[in-house]
Amino acid sequence: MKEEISFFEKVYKVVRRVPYGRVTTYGAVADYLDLGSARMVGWAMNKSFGEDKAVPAHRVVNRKGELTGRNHFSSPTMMQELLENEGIVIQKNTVQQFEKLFWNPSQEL
DNA sequence: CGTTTGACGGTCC
DNA sequence: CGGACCGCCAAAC
Repeated sequence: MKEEISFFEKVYKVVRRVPYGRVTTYGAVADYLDLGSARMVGWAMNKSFGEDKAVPAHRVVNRKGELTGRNHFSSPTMMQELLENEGIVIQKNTVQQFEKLFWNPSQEL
């Protein structure tokens, strides 16, 4: 069998490795996979909804720790509640203690 | 096959 | 602080 691994499939793999209660950024994943563009990660996440395997897209935020992708979820508040459910504090659409919860694939993987 | 799009990032003002 | 602009690159149209 030939598995044509697209760039976003690699993204899924990394994002699924994000530990519970932790978050990562588009830029970090893009840099780890050497995509060269953080936009590719966001695009991959968009497609992730059509994948059989669930991708914790809610654990991926932009470099400021803002929940920029919340608008693409079932509900704009879905992403925040999912993160809060993992013990992450969200305020003004931003992850509090973001630097502390930041999971860097290049560093921890 | 050219153009547009995008859940980003950085810089500039 | 926020709006404007550019770069980045693959997918969608």
